[in-house]
Amino acid sequence: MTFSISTWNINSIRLRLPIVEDFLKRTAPDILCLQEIKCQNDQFPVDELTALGYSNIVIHGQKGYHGVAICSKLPLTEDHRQDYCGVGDSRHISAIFHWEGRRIRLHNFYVPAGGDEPDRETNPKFGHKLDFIAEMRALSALAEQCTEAILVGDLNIAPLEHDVWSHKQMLKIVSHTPVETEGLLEVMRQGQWVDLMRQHVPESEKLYTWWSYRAKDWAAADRGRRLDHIWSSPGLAPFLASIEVLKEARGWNQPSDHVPVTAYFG
DNA sequence: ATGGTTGTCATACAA
Repeated sequence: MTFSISTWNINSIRLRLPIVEDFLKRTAPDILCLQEIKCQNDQFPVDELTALGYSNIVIHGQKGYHGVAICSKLPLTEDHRQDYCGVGDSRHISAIFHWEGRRIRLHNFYVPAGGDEPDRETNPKFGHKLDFIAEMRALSALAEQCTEAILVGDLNIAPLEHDVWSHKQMLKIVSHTPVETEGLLEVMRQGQWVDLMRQHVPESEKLYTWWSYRAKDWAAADRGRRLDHIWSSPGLAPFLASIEVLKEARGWNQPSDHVPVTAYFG
């Protein structure tokens, strides 16, 4: 049986519930991971998503900012929330699901954006981001016995040269500075994570999941970045059938600045 | 070098 999982930074689930419903009707992933839901747990539209078949929902929300959730057609168990950097932000949630007799731990992350200035001395938000990814190094894809793992989310870092529209012009821009890109690659190496998007799309090809709201014409300029990611444990990687980045979602009515990314396994 | 946009919550702040 095939299985699919989507990740999408939705930038307010309450404002964008209509496009989430459209996406779920159209793509119908087995699991949807959301970031920046920007609501408290009791404000999440559980009934509307349940009506579309996503009756297994785990939420880690907070008032106004951040917040992550997993919405699934498959049962979710053993959900867990980790407070990275101990600052009380809702930026991580994980749960167990099963596919083809496999037990799979799914992690959904929203890594801090890091502010504008790539210097931890003058910009504490950049320091927080670096500390957050340093703490992520301890997360192994092989952490649990007899358990595969998938890690998705808005990691707010575009690690490779062709994950940004201009490598050279982005080297001092937060999301593509060497300390961030090397930090994220170190998280992958230490945890033995496989970058499934780049397993499917060669590193030599441009690949973006985010386009700024500030561009006059995002499509014409096409100055995107690959900030959203889907990783897996080595044992799941051979089952990846394809990856879809739904670029057209950036042009939908009242869009998020991120588009959904879906991995199909089979 | 600068400003450009969006969302939340109520006036800045985070992105």
